[in-house]
Formats: sequence, structure tokens, C-alpha cells
Amino acid sequence: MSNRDQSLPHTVSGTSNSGDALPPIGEHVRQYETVRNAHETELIEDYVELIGDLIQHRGEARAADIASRMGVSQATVSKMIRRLNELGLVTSKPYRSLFLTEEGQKMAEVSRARHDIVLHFLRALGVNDHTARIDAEGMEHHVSNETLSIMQRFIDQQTQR
Amino acid sequence: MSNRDQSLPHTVSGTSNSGDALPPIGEHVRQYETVRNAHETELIEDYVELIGDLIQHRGEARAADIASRMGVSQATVSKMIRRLNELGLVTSKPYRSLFLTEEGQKMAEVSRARHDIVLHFLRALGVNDHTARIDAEGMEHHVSNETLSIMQRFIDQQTQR
DNA sequence: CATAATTGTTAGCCAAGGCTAAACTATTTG
DNA sequence: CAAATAGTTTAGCCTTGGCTAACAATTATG
Ligand SMILES: [Mn+2]
Ligand SMILES: [Mn+2]
Ligand SMILES: [Mn+2]
Ligand SMILES: [Mn+2]
Repeated sequence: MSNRDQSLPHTVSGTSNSGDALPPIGEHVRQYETVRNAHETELIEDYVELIGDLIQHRGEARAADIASRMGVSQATVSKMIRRLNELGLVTSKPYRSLFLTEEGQKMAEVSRARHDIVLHFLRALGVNDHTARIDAEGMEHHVSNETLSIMQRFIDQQTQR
Repeated sequence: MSNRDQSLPHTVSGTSNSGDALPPIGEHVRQYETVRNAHETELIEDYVELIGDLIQHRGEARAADIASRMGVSQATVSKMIRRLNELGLVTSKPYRSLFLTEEGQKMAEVSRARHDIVLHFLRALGVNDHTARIDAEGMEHHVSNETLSIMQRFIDQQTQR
């Protein structure tokens, strides 16, 4: 299993992390930093997006539904809702269902739009719907606007042809 | 996936999270679960991959280099190395540089191969190299094997034409 | 070769995101 | 309408992944 053999014959197209020298330190740091930053907002975005979806499709967002859809305990959801509250993304009265603030709605919208682009892109690429949904749920938080608009272009090309 | 949807004029290509009913609970849970699982191994993979790269390009992997490339304190790296040790991925003697175990090398290889495919794919798609590197660093951990092999196919098509 | 600089480790702190168990509130139903 | 059920919150625990400060070891240098 050495790494300078022919084990990856097809990836010849250009620069690669394995074949190349390491990136300059500054850029390398920025890569990891960007990922760390994304991870700080990921879960929040997923919650807000889900709350928006529940309101839209079910009329209301209740903590129990969030818990069962996320596959997580109600206690976990309750704690998270307090955080979302402190962040000014939702409003909630005790034992009542949730509402998104203006800011929360904005975030839900942006997140859902991005999520949809990634999902549609994967499907346009030829990925099976089930897999595409799973991959999109994680990928969506790590896709730059530049990549997003290229994905959108790709979707448009694939679908109107 | 459900149908009966006439909203969303531009996203016509198929099912969308926003226009559609919510996914069945079981599948929805699996999406989030997959992301949570990925997040458990992400950092580990990045460390191991970086250690492999440092050994390959610099001859050795020292904690200080890891810290400066990851943009993180030496204490953080030291703590993480203990974990990698416990996981059987690296061997290390105090104040000495690091080595990957068999298992660590395997993980480094797999991670790097996957990372390369994602990076090459983004570049083949038309994403600027700098952006592609940043996006790939996060996306790589959320891409299924199915999607990976479709990406590889895409790369091949783009480059030999 | 003694000291300075660099590198690595340890201790102790913090926030996030999980969990279970127990208490509390609201809703449904006999 | 009282009791049972369902939903929500709180308390307290755990792990991960950051940090700073203090200390220890190694390596470089005058
Ligand atoms: Mn997501
Ligand atoms: Mn992620
Ligand atoms: Mn990587
Ligand atoms: Mn990565």
C-alpha cells in the first residue's frame, strides 16, 4: 500500500493533495478554519430549517416532532431550543409550540434553498434519491456560494435538455 | 418520495425538500444520524490524513507542524494525539515525532483518496482551485461511496475529452 | 557546555451536544 | 371532571474539542 505507486491510475487530471506539496500554511489553516466555523452553525441551521419545514407542512413545530425526526431525545431538543431562543432565532412560550423570528425565517429560507440546490445537484449528477438525501444533509453546510452557483448552473443544463 | 406538487416553478427537476411533504420519519432520522456519525470521525480522519501527508512530504510529523497547519494550539494537538494513540491509529514516544500504525496508514490512504476525488471533482466542475480546496475539506466527510464513484466517473469523462 | 529557544505535556477551564431520570404541564379520555 | 397519557422542562452526567498558563524536555547556539 505505498502511496507513490499506481494505485490511483485515474486521478491524473491535475493538482492533488497526495501528489503535490502541502499547501502553504496560511491557506491550509484557512481550510480547517472554514470547516470548524461551519460546524458551529451546522446544527443550528438544521434545527431552524426543520422547524420551518414543520410549520410549513404540519402547521406547527412541536418539540416532540423535532426530537423524533432528528432521532434525538426530547431533553436534547429542549436544551437546543433555549439556545435558539438566546440566539434570537425562535420564540417560544413554555409548553407551547415554536415560532421562527424574522431572523429565523431568513435562516430557514437560506438553508432550505441551499439544501435544495445540493440535493437537486446530486440527483442531476445521477445519484440515487435516497443516497442523495443523506449526502445532501451533510454536504450542504460545506458548500461555498461559488460552488453552489456552479451546481445550480449544472442543474439547469441537465434539466432543460 | 411523494409527488402531487405544483409549486416551485424553477426547481422542476424533481423532488425537493421544500415543495414536498417531509420524508418519512425513519428516513429523516437516518439522514441526521449519518451526519452525526460523520462528525464523530471527521476530525480524526483529518488528523490522520495530515500526519500521513507530513510524513510523506516532510519525512516526519511533529506536533508543532500539525498545530500550525491546523491553526490550533499545541495543547489541543497533544491531547488529540493521546486519543489517536488510544484508538490505535498512531504510535508516539514522548517528545518524539509521530508514526501511523497499520490501521492509521490505511485510514490515511482511504481519507486521502476520498479527499482527492472530491477535490478533483470540484475542479472538473469548474470551481476555482482555492475554493475547491476549502469546500473539499468539509465535503469529503459527507460523501457516500455511491456519490464518490459517480464523481470519479465525472472526472474521467471531463479529463479525457 | 551552558543557556536560550523551541517543542511537547499537563492541568484546569469552557461550550456544545448528547444522554437518563425525575418533575411538571397540558391534553385526552373513561 | 378525575385520572391517565403525552409532551416539556430541568438537573445532572458524559465526551469532544477548543483554550491558556505553567512546566518539562529537547535542540540549537554563543
Ligand atoms: Mn444539514
Ligand atoms: Mn460536517
Ligand atoms: Mn481531508
Ligand atoms: Mn476534512
